[in-house]
Parts: sequence; C-alpha cells; structure tokens
Amino acid sequence: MAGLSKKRVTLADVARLAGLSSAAASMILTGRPDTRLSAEAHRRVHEAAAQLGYRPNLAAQALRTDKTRTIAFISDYVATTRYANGLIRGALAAAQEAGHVLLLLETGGEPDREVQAIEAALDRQVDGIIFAAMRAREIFVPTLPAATRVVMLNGTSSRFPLSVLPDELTGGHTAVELLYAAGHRDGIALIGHNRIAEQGLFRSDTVGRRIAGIHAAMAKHKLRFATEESCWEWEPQHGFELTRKVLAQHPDVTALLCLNDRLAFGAYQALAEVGRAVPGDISIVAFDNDEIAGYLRPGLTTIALPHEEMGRASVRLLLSPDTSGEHLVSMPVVVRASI
Amino acid sequence: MAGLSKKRVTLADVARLAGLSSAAASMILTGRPDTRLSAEAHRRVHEAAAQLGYRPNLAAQALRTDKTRTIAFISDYVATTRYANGLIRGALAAAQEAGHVLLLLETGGEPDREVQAIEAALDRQVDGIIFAAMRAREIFVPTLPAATRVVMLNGTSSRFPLSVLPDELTGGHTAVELLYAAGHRDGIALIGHNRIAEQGLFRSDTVGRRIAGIHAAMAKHKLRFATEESCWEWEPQHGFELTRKVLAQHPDVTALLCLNDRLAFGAYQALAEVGRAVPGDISIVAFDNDEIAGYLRPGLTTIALPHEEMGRASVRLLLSPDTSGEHLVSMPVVVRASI
DNA sequence: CTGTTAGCGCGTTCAC
DNA sequence: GTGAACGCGCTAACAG
Repeated sequence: MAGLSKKRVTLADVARLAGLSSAAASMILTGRPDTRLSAEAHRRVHEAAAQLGYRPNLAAQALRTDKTRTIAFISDYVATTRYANGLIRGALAAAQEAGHVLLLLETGGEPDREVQAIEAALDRQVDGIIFAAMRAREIFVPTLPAATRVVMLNGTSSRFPLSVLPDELTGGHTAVELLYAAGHRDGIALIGHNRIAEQGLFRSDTVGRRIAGIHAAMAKHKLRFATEESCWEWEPQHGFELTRKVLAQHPDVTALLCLNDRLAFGAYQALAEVGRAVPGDISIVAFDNDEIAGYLRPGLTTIALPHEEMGRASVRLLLSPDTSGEHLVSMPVVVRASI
Repeated sequence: MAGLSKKRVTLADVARLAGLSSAAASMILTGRPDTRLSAEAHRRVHEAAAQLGYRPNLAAQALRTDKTRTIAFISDYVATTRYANGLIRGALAAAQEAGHVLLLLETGGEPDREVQAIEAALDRQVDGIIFAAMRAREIFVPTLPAATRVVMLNGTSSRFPLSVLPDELTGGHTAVELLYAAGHRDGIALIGHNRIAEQGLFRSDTVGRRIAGIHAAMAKHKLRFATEESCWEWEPQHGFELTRKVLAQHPDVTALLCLNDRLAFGAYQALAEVGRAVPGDISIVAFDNDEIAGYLRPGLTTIALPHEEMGRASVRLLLSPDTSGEHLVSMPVVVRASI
C-alpha cells in the first residue's frame, strides 16, 4: 500500500472490508473492555486495518474525545540555548514514550505573545501545557480554562501548584562540601554572588536557593568566605574580572566557588594569565554543567543542572493525574579535575 | 468573559447571538470574498464573536479544510544542542509570523522512529514537514503521501528537491580570503581536515563544500598549506593535540585555519601552553560561530553558520508554493580579534 | 450474546 | 441569506 496514496483510509473503509459496521470497527480498534463482539470480528477488523494501513484521523478523534495526545511546551526563550535545550530534549523523550507529541511555542517573555501562545495551544485542544522559564522565576500566566492541566517547569506560579525545579538548596550545599572535603577552609572566594538577584523584582527563586544552600553549608562548618564578589551578569568576562580582582586583593585564596560555569570559564582565563595552576594552586567548583565545563583544561568539576531529567519529569507529571506540589530534581555532581 | 469558562464557545453560539445561521457566521468570519451578505450581518457577527470571545475549534476546521496551521519539525537530534537550537528558533519565529505553530519531533536518526514521527505528524494533519539534519547529509525519508509539502533543512534528499543549506562554498572561500588579506601566505595550517568525511559513507555534503571552497580560494592565490592536519572528530581536545603537533613540527606557521570553533578552542589552549600570542604570533580563523567563539580571549573571528536564518528560510519555503531547488543561506563573517 | 442505527462534536460548503 | 450534508470517529440506545 505504499506510494502516492490519494486519499486517507477511513474507519468506514476498514469496516467495509471487514464486513462490519463502523461502530463495531471503532469499538474493536479502540480496545474497549466491555466489548461484546466476537473474536472473529476482532480478527477481521484488525486484519482489515493492517491491510489498508489504517490510521485514525486525530482531528476527528479529538472532536469527540477532547484528547489530542499533544502537549504544548510554552517557553519564554528558546534563545537561551544552553538552558532550553535539555528541558526540551527531556520533555520530548518522555512525551514520545507516552505516545504524545510536543507543540513548541515561544513567548519572548512578552505577555501578549504569552496570550497568543496559549490561545494557539487551546485552539489545538492540547491535553496540557508546560510553561518553561529559562531563568527560573515567578511566571505570569493569563487566564486559562479551568480544566487545562498545567505544569510549571523551572519556575513557579501561585496560580498553578504543580512545578518542577532543580534542587538548588542541596546543590549549593554540595558544592561547599566538595571544597570542604578537599581540605579548604578559610581560603574560599565566592564568585558571582549577585545581591540584586537575591532580592527585588528579578529575584530568581532557584538562584536564591542555590545561595541559601551555600550559606547554610558554610555556616554548618562555621566557615566564612575570604571574599564574596558580586556582579550583574554571569558571563565569562565577569568571571575573568572578578577573579583578577580576587587574585590581587586576596593572595591567600585557595579555592573559587563560582556560581556558574561561565564565570568559572573566565576564572580559568584569569588564572592562566598569571600562571596559577588549577587545581594545584587554586581549586574551582561551579554550577550548571554547561557544555564548556568539559572543554576546559583541566575539566571543571560542577554541580549539574538536571535539565533533561526536569523536562522528563514535567511531562510525566502532566500526564499523571492527582499530582501537585513542587517536585525537586536533584543536581548531580559532575566530578572532573578542578578540585 | 474571563474566569473558569465551562464549555467552549461555538460557532453556533455566535450565530445565535447574531440572529443568523451558522453558515452565514462561518462565511463572514472566514472572510470569504464572494460573500453576498449584508454589511449589517457582518457587523453583528463580528460583534457577537468578539463579545463571546469566540475562537474556532481547529480540530473541526481541520476536518473540513485539511489545514491545521501546524508544521512538523522533524529532526534527527535535538541533542546536538548548538546546531539544533538556532534552526528551531528561526523556524519558530517564522512560523509564528505566519500564524503557524511547530510540532517538534525527534528521531535519533533511527529509521523506525523516523516512520513513527512522520505518522504522528500525518495523524495530526500537519500542513507540511521540515526534516532537519543536525549533521548535514543525505536524509533517508520513508514513504509519504504525495501531497505532503516537505523541506529538507541542513541536508538533502533525492526524493525531495526543496532544501535549505548554508553556503559553505563561499564560506570556505571567505575564510581563506580573510587570512590572505591579513598578509598570510605560506604559513597557513589547516586544522581538522577530515579526509574520511570527504569521501565514503559519512560524507557530509556541507563539510565537503566548506573544504572545497577553502581549496578553491587557496588555488586562486596559488597558495599551499604549510600542513593539513586530520582528525576524526572536531572537539577541543583534537584541536589541542593537532595544534601542539603543528607547533612542534612547523615552527614557521603564522596562521591556523580551523574547520570549526571547537577545534580553535583547543588551539587556543595549546598556544597558551607554550606562550604564543593570538593574534600577535599566530592568527586563527574558524567556522560556525559557536557560543564559545565569543568567550575566548581574544575573541575568535569565525565564519558563522546562519542557523537561525536557515530555520526561517525553511518555514518560508514550506509555506510558499511553487518553490523548489536548493536554497543557500550565506555565512556571515563574525570579526573578532583573532586575526 | 452479537451487532447495528442514529446522532453528536464543530465548522465548512453546496444547492436552493 | 438558509437548511442540510459532509469530514471522521465515538457512543448511547436499540434489535436480533
């Protein structure tokens, strides 16, 4: 039956070939349990369907059942590559395993595009919506039909209790423990501490927790940072500048706790410039497990953001009824050679 | 009309409120040109639709019209982050501008999953399919209904003439011209030349053209490479090793032409190790404009893969009838500081 | 037991 | 301007 099939094979075609009504064919093919149809009828229908290469028209099916086996994945930015990609990949994999499909939509963080995206999704009768935030934060969600199932991914919303987040508190804790276990005590510098991020409008839930975890672990060991360096953004250039400053002002520093890998990337450059070796002279640990973490020499030990696992979790939660609350996904340690 | 809307607003609701038949309402709302309905009827219908917040049910619409305003984006790997993301982003943007939406599917390059993905797309009556290959190559495409509109993105298929590719030939040419213009003649080393990639099963169309462009430009200026170093993969580690080798064996080399940015990344590390400055001692030019190109110090001058523009082009081509052939998207030079 | 008919879901389109 | 059929599959009610 390959080739240039002119028109779709419909349920009626299958029923006709099987010598039964389309109602019978429908019941058999959808596998209803209470069927009172003969085994022979089952056989004939299945055979006819296979022979014709029948595939139900999902649009017609959706019309009756209100189910499309389609999930909308609405994110603010796909642009921010490194974050979006793992989330999407995980969601895609989990969706496929469940026989579902992903509708990808982007809002750029603009409320009106958010509304458009939601409408586009609802027009297509999606089974549920995943709102993904590239930078974790409180997500603003416009009005939505009450029945729509919603999961917040890497963000939270007071309107929707179901959310998936990285376990940053534990992650922050772990980073400190790694340095502590390696013998570092009073010579640890914190790179990238962003006081602005900790309070105020742009407060990022997950970053706040990361820092809280770090401070809790430091307190537990009765330690203080040799210095805490702040900046507005977390790009390599800032890590470079802050590390330079630390090296100049705090010659006794033995370890750098960088709040993300890109800051650490800049730190490597600053250390190379003055000929300090990693980890011989200075240990470094960071967060995220960016692609670059593995490219650096020596490899950067980092607390990974489990994006893929989070993406998977979001789909699983969406598809399993009667779940709610905040689901934390643990952040694995990726040990390389920088400590 | 906000809040927990119980049931959908249907066309019948609109027609009832407007005091007309649903047929009239349909014609007016779809904006048919030959309508012989009164201006007053138009007004009433539009008003009723606005008042009720009516949105057509796309599933029902699709049933009649066979149009879903949905495009399937089927890629082999979303995993290969750096390549997939720009393509998706561009496609997403162009789709949105055209009032369409993207269905994202992944095949992992496995034929059976490819079939599944295509069926999932066809079940949902997509208006067209974009096949995206992360590593450009001849794409195997299973049987497909004849009418389905298909665009190959970053790859080709003998079965489907419509494809979007980066203009690698010109890009390769340009890279050489950049070095030539900077005064480099006989001291240029080629890093990453993969002879295996040039021939045989894994021949990559676009890489082949990149290399062809490079050789054409060299020939044009009657130049020869000081050395051509091959490797199997193009990761930083390989760039590091090859560059080390070049520095040891060819001390007269003045420029490195790296076949991608990650190789160049490794080259930077090898140069730093022996204290050679970029671009003071050695110039570097590469391809792709990876994220890392901007992180390196000094910034890496590179010939960019125009992923986003390619993604946009693929959607535009899909949506515009009567187009075919190979569409080349030019590769812009991103000038930084490595030459 | 084994199966059928009729009508629905929603929007589009044709004959009148 | 309208009624009715249609696209396709699901389901309640009904018949042998």
